[in-house]
Amino acid sequence: MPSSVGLLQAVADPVRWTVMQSLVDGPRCVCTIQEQVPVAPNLLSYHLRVLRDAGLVTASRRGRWVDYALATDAMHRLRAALPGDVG
Amino acid sequence: MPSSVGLLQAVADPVRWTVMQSLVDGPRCVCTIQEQVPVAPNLLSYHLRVLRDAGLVTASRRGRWVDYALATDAMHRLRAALPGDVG
DNA sequence: TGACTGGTTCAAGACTCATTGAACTGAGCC
DNA sequence: GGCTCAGTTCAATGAGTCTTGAACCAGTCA
Repeated sequence: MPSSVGLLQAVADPVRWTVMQSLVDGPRCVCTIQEQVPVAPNLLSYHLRVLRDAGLVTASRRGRWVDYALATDAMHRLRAALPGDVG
Repeated sequence: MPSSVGLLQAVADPVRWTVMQSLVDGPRCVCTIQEQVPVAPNLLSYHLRVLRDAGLVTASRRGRWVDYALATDAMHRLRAALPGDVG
């Protein structure tokens, strides 16, 4: 359970911000995310791990593929992490 | 006019997050901010400049002192900078 | 089994950015 | 003018983080 600043740091990166943006519409396979975020596979995996460690996304294997989805309350927690918001 | 990611990067730092938090209650002199953010004066000045460059705060000299205040719409722009929020 | 695809992990290099210390500006006061 | 106070700017260091390349795991299919 990262701090408010930790949460914001996780999303304050071009790659990770775009990943989050594409997950807003629903869960996506890594290969689908990669179409919208043109970076090396291992680099994308690194950034996904940062988001996972922050508790903002969750991963689940589906056969050969891995689906990522926004964690429940991810958006609410992000909004609450901004300065000026209570709690 | 920084991008969404740029805005979030500006606030995704412990010092700058605390500064923003203390400015929510109203404008403050640098010396007052320093009481809540115990860092070296020049370091605080550096972080204030980052916030200024991001357009999140504004500075105005009052005699020997400098007052900082949240920019108008700073909070709204921050919320809009989160992924998942429209434009 | 072997080969292939989809993702991850690891170690190392490149780079950004926070931090430090010293020098500087601007305003008020003697 | 000279001094002090409040902040800023500058150059240089150091720590952290992004990126890269290679090696590795899991699952499918022949």
